[in-house]
Amino acid sequence: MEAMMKRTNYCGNLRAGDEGKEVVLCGWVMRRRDHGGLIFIDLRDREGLVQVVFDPNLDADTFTAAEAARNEYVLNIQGVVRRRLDGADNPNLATGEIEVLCHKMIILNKSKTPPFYIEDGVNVDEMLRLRYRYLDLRRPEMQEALRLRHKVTIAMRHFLDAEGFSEIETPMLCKSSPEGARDYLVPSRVHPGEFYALPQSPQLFKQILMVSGVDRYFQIARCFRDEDLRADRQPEFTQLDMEMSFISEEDIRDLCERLLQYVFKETMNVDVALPFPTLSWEEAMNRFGSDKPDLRFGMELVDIADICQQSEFTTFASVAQKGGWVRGINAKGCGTYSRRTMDDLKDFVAIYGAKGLAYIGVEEDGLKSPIAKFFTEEQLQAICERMDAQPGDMLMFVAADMPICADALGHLRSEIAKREGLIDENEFNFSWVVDFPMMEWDSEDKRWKAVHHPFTAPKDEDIALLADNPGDVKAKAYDCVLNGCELGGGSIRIHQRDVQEKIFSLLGISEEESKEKFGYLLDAFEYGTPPHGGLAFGLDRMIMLMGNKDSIRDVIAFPKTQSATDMMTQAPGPVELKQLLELHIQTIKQEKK
RNA sequence: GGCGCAGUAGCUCAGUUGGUUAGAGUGCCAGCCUGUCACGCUGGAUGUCGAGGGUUCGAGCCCCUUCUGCGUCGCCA
Repeated sequence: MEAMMKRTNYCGNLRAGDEGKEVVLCGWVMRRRDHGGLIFIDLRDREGLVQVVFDPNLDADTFTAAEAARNEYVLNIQGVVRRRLDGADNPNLATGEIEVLCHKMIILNKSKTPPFYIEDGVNVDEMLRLRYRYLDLRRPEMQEALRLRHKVTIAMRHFLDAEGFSEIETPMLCKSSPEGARDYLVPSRVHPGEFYALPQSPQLFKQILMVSGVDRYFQIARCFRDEDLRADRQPEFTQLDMEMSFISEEDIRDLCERLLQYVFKETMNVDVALPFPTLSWEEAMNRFGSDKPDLRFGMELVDIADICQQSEFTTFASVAQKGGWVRGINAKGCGTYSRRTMDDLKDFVAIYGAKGLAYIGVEEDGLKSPIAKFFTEEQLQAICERMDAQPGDMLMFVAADMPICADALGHLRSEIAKREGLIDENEFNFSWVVDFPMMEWDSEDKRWKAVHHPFTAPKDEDIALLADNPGDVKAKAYDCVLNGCELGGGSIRIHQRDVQEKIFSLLGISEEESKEKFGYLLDAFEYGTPPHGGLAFGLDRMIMLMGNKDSIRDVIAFPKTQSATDMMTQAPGPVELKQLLELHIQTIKQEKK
């Protein structure tokens, strides 16, 4: 094969100003248009497309080669940039004013016909895209996503470096811990029957680094959780993990706000206004039914329990009397929703455990509702007033225990906003949710569970409540929310052994177990541990929201499917018996069975 | 673990009440074509109807099982 000519330019970067230049390009055939006596090839590289023209009068061999070229062939061409003929400009292309007249071409490599078009907006089964990920990643929108991700991490590193942070790597082979998500386990060859766990997060290592006096740490850290997947959940994912010593909640939030402002400005030229609005967890739940409320639209929850308590509508009255939630939202202008639509929405809230969805249609000539007959005029009047009901509105209600009612209405609120187009897709709406409860009762396991994680510090003023009312204790924990998604979360940590031991004991972790699993942390706390705290952002989600993608798979180079399979490599896969024997996972005896 | 959607040509899909040889668009291959840019024109080839079983004279279609992908609830300190 002929020697490759050295590239002088990227295809997609050529402009009218390059007219007359002799260039050498390398790229893939995007499309070939063969007119018999004239051939056009759109050549693509990571920067974009340029039209290359082949004229049989210039060089017969080159023309013959161009006739043989097919989609995704890898070409190395030398030619001259020239203005296009009058009227032949292509306004759809960034390079549309010019073209490259080819003098010489080398086919560097051939390609089989790809299983799908390499272009944006393809409608192809995702399974196929993942199987041929190397082709999928050639598409401009995927290239852009990877590039954006790179820019974001670079910007984070710049910002944090300037703020005095050090990036420090922590182990991937860790000790399994009892709390939290299911661990991915790695068998130890040297220690028969023992296992490492891949980190769910670098949490304890970063706390230990604070004990070490590092003062400000960060890491763009891979984390692993062996739980079922979602559009925004992968078994391995990336966090921007941070920890600081001698710091307050407010300082951490301030730093994170400035970090996000810097990153959005540097990478997307988006101006983020500071400070972010801050809601307490209680306020977020009360007003929006969610601990990660989407603040791009209103439609807040309205409490009508007191009105219903005395009503004839026993379904609502009994819930209200038992201290449950009876709340509603006013879907403005949705009074035209059909019976069928309301049935759909009833099924929708049922997903979150709501047994029903009551509604009142507000019309010019009165209220239309299956439940109106159970209420007095005065009660209906009171409900309408409190919910600011106008003709054309649809009032929707759920009555249930607080977690269910909040969850159902919170999701319903978002669903209606989506249906009604109330959401500005170009907005980046940040907020903080603070003062989370420390623990919640797990009725299945019959024990208290940490809402955040067991290393989160309680609010100073609530420490006294720990013994008798753990459910009322608030934590020094905070979540950063973007457009209704949890972008990150953090807390001030416990830095005293006795407090940490008390929390472990409340969570039902025995003294023995806490020593065995977290002994090194407890020990470290006895050697001058500074007060410290931090936060971790979900990098994949952040890029997904920035890139306006529906799934984090679209911002991860090699993601896995819902069953945690890599469609390209076919991981996980079987291993040889020899490996299992070495790892003491299988014995010869078992094999013989 | 539960619920829902999908699987038919390389790709995206249609396929009627169960009925002859399973179609369309696109891609692919061949020929023609000097200004196209989703080039055009002419012709051609291409099927494990995801897999297994069942019902039936007959199954892409009905029933059962199962696999895979996607969404979602549970789960995700």
